Amino acid sequence: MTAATGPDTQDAPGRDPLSAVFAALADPTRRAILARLTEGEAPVGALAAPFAMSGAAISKHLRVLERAGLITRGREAQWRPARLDATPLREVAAYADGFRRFWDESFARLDDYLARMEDPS
Amino acid sequence: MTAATGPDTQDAPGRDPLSAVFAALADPTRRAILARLTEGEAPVGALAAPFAMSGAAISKHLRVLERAGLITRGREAQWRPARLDATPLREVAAYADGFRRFWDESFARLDDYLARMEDPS
DNA sequence: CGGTTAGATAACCGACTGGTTCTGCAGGGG
DNA sequence: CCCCTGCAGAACCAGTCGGTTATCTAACCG
Repeated sequence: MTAATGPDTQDAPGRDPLSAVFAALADPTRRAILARLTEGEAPVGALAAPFAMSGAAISKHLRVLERAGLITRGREAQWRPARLDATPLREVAAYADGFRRFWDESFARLDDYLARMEDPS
Repeated sequence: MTAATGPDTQDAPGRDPLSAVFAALADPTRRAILARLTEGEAPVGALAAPFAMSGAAISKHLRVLERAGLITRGREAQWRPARLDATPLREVAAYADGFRRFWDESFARLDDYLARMEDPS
């Protein structure tokens, strides 16, 4: 893919969407931001408060989340409230769910055993 | 930080387990390795074959996956087969599933609307 | 025993990350 | 009108990542 017919807006790290989502989730601060946004949209200041770090850092985190499609940004006077968009998480759930049959190790062994039973070649 | 009360086996990147799992999944090569391991355990060489990169790179990827608890390594003569352990993915699925009510944006708006209806304070 | 195969480890590299501070800018309030 | 608030962006820094090549050990094979 990436037929290169277009100007390729995202250059380096945004390879595929799933990777971007996983990478965005691989940070506790960003997951906490997402958790907070489940209670409703919030401006940067309100998001920065509980994290003991500069607002600029939160801005960066929000940009990562936005690039991953996990949040959308609004405009309300001089505030730019962030709003949760959990649709990418549906694909995350689907991905993880694809491994459901392997969650139980003994079940995986059983599966392997059955495969050998039916096709002993 | 890192209260240093214990010997802290993992230093830098292994902060919390969930972050380690998400970080491990945030790479298409590693996800492809996991996909391949669903067909059964495989030695490093077999895993390296389809990826056009050095075996050392695969070794590193496997170490990341192992640290995330997504694979276990065995010993069979001079081979060190990797075996899928999908139990961490159960937590990933649980995490994503926690956002199920927000997957549909309009449903989230409706939920917000209902909350305001029932508790107008 | 020596050679070959399978893989891990180390040293190194360029790129990206996560944080900082400082500057810039849009917009509301005295 | 000027300034103050709320945030974004740039420059910078240390640390990590993903990849390389080269070196090393472990185990089989003749």
